[in-house]
Amino acid sequence: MPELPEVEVTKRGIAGVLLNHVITDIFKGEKALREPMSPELVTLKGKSIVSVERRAKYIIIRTDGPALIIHLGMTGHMQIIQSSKPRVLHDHFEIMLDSGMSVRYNDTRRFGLVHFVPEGEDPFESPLLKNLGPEPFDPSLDAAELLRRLSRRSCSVKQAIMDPKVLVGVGNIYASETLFLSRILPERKANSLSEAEAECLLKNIREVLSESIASGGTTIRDFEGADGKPGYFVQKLKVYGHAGEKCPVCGNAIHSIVLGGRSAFFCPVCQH
DNA sequence: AGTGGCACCTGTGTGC
DNA sequence: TGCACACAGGTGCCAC
Repeated sequence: MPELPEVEVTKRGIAGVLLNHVITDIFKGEKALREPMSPELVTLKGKSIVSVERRAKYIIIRTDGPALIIHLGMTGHMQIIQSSKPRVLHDHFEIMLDSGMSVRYNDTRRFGLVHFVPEGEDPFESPLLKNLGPEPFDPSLDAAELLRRLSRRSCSVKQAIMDPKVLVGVGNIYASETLFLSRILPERKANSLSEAEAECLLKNIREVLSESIASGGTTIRDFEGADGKPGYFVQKLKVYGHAGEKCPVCGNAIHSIVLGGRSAFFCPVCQH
């Protein structure tokens, strides 16, 4: 689930529950995520939450003491739930609040991350966040700047737009989708794009991501439900996961190839 | 510095 | 039914 829109929707959902509340307890599972969880996480107990932010696909939670950087990996999700409800398989981390509610982190594959940032350190200066490229909605990222960043790359344009050093937030699904909308073949060399193509691509990245955030927003009401699966934007996907089916524009078959170990979906007729 | 390959981990679907 | 295998939304590390 977690591409940028899902992370943004998650951030907005948990922010309402967390902000200005006191952490009464922390649960930390035994198994390591992408890195082992710090024993210092327990020092969050008694602290108040002062902000919940997003950078790339990371969620940053600041308290009046330490901070947290959370990443959902491939299968992570957060659930807003009454603290008294029993935990289930793959619940790895939980913030219990003075309201009787909890934010629980569940991650089947454990590619996610719960990173402790000691009091006094700026989470945005963490190596996890420090060297990230621009946000897709950053006004300073214009077509010329995107083109400049792509022109330094000889890899495929799909791999390039998925590289957080070029820009953040474009995952495997939206890479295929935005390239389809921009009529650019995913295997094109990143440094072969024209300025017009870069402009079109940036416009489509912004449109698709904001549409997904808007449609994902409704799923927040299901957060207390058992699974919390969104599945809304899945219905809007034009090429991703549709190999062999008809292109919604020209009717020819959608193809799939592997680039950098990840599947890419495209229409060989519409895209050049 | 950029690149491709692989590793991390669990679950699900497919084909034999 | 059982089994082997491919594949899945992300990222980091390694050798080149």
